Formats: sequence, structure tokens, C-alpha cells
Amino acid sequence: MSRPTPNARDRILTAANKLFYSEGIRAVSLDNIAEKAGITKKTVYYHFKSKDDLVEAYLVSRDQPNLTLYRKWFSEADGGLPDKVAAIFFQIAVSARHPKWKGCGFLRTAAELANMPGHPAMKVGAAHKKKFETWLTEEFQAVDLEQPEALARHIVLLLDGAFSTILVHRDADYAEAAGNAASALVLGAMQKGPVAGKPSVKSMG
Amino acid sequence: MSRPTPNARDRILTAANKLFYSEGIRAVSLDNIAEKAGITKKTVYYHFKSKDDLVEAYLVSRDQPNLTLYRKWFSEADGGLPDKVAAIFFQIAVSARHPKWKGCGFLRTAAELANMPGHPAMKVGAAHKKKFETWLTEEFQAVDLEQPEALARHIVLLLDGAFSTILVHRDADYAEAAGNAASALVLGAMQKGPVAGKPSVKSMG
DNA sequence: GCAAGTATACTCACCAGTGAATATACATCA
DNA sequence: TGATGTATATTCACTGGTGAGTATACTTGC
Repeated sequence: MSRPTPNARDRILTAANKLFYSEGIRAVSLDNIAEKAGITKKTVYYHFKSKDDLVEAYLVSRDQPNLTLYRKWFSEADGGLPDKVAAIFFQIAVSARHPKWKGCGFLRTAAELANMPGHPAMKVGAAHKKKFETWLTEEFQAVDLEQPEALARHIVLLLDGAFSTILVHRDADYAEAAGNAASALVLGAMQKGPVAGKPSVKSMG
Repeated sequence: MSRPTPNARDRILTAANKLFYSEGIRAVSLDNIAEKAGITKKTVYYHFKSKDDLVEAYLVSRDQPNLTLYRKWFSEADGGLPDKVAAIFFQIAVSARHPKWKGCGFLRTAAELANMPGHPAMKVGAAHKKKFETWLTEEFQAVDLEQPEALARHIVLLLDGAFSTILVHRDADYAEAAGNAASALVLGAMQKGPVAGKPSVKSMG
């Protein structure tokens, strides 16, 4: 009911996405965003009640697209479970080699707003990361791995570690190292805990 | 020769440390720092040529202390190599439960300054992380593990992943999960690649 | 005419950095 | 020994600019 407005709100969000991601939260003003969106700051305040509100909307807008991408990389990868997990890391390496890549927007926002734990954007970020972890857990449960939660958590740690170290060193090779570690951990879990009957293949693209 | 000045410079650096770490880089002004140090902003500019310069000095001042701490945690831990590596993670979990803990200052600064890859502080951060990785590599080489560089990199990824995820979720348990993953990887490397004669123990407290 | 949406023009606070002056310490020379 | 010079260290008061957020008025479709 009553689309809030077709055009301006989307343009604001698009501009916010680009600027917040590429420059950071506090480095970007609403004047910058309004200018990039081709409208006035007052219009931004018509659609979003504050900058914090817009920051939250920025992360909300990235939540599903990012998760969808991870799932796609996983499900379209060839090979067994370790390869599918590794595929996520290898695709991140590919992304990270683009010059405009600046790490994970959720992680960077969390780092920048670390002094405001109650900030709405922090909650969105935590929920996003939790969804990813839960999805991985379910994938591991689906093939009857032992301790799927622990394994999923290890993968998550490697993934966020990859985001961070790539950003620090500007070296996408860290993602491949993380992918290797991840597939080793998955393989280890499969050797002791999995269906144990079937060799490895279960899901295929 | 000619100590630059005993008191003021140190007070500035101490104030910068606390404020930059707890609030973030762009969230803190030189007015804030000057006030906390009990001096005038102009005095800050006498000792540091710009805010960027002070940010760099902030990270430089954390470099050795942090590395020393990691080495201490490692060397003072009981048990074999996997336990010593895990000890670093467990100590981070302890630190992270302090209310003032706000993640890794190097990582958070890198995240905030991701749009300025040439910033001097970014170089300091990258060098710091590289030193840690190199040290770990040397520890693994010292006990003749195979592929010590790859293993060290995996540990680094887990460590920085722990810093990031703990900050996002405000849950220090992630450090323990990372420690478990790390010791599993070390153990795996020891089983296939180490001295291979001796069972496992080589370094002991 | 009215309500949603947009714009102009503004407030007030803050920020990085500076100009000019001052205080302190230690030289050097008469 | 005292006068003068010079580098170090510090302050007060300021500038030009930007930031978040707002008061008010215009526009346009229903």
C-alpha cells in the first residue's frame, strides 16, 4: 500500500550504497549522498528520519543479495562438499581483485561503529552474519556431518578472516588460503563424522 | 640525542591511543585528544604534523606491545604446539570479555581507512599483521612442519576472523571456536608433515 | 483544494589546521 | 656575571569549511 515514492527513495539508497561502501560511514555526509542522488538533502530527510536510519537501510539492502550470492556460488560449484565450500572463497578472491572492492560492508560498518553497539546497523550486520552461519549449519546437517554448528562457525571465521586480511594486505590470495583451510576442515569432518557410507558426492549442480 | 620532549608528546599519544581505539579514527577530533591530554590543539600540531600522522603514530605504538603479548601467550602456554597456538585464541577470548574491548585496532583502522589504501597507517597495519604471520611461520619451521607458510596463514585468517566476528556479535565464544579450528589445523599438519619420527611433543613449557 | 514530495535557505555545532604571541631553557659573548 | 640570542614548547584566538538536521515555501498530481 502506498509505495513511499518510486524514484527518489531508490536513488537515495543506491547512492548511499555506493558511497557508504566505498568511502565508509562517517566519511560520507548526507550532502554527498543527496548530490550523488541528484536531489536535495531535505528530500533525504523526507524518506529517512536520520543518517543512522539510512545507514541501517543501506545494510538491510545488502543482506539478501549477499546471502543469495553465497548460496549461488555454493550450489553452482562442481565437486563435493569441500569444493563447494571452497568455491565461496574462490569467488571472493575473484571479487576482491576488482579495484573497487573494499571488503565486506557489514564487517567494515561494524568496525567503524564499534563504539555504538546499540546502533541499528550493528543489529542488521549481526543478523546477516548469523543467517550465513545458520545456512551453512543446515547444509552440513543435510549431509549428516557431526558437529555441523562447530564446522559452520569455523568456516565463518575463515570467511570473515579472509575479508579482513585481504583488506589489510590488498592481497586476494588470502581468500584462496582461507578456502584451502576451509575445505580441509570440511574434509576432516567428513572423514570422521559424515554419512560415512557414501564417498562424498551428494549435491550436484 | 635531543629527546623531542618528555611529557606532552607521550600524553598526546596516550590520549590518542585510548580515543582512537575506543571511538574510531574519524569519530575522534584533535580537539578531543588535546582535551584528554590536557593541552592545546596547537601543541598537538607541534608534535605531529597532521591528524594522519598521529593516526600512524597510534598504530606504531601498538605494534610491538601486541606482538610481544602474542609471543608471551604462546610461549607460556602448557602443552604441545596445537595447545600453544590455541592459547593465543583463548587469551583473546579473555580480553574480549572486558567491556572496553573493541576488537583489533589495526583491523578496525584498516576497515575505516579502506578508501585510503596509501594512508601511512595502512602500511603500519599491514606490516604489523605480516610480522605476526612471519613469526608464526618461523615457529612452525622450527619444529619442521611441512608448509609452514600455509599453516601460518591459516592461523592468521582464523585470528583476524575471530577479531571480526566477536566484534559483530559481541560474543567472545567465537575466539574459542577459532582456537579449536586452529589447533585442529596444526594437529593435521603435524600428523602428516612434522618430524614424523617423534610422536608430537617437541616444544614444551 | 489538499497531501505528498521536493527545493531554498538556514542554524548551530564541530573540525582540521593556522597566525601571532609567549614562556622556558640553554647557549654565547662581553 | 650578566645581557642577548636562539631553539624548543606551549597557549589563545581564529579561519574556512563542513556536518546533521530544520523552517518554510513551492509544486504537482489527484
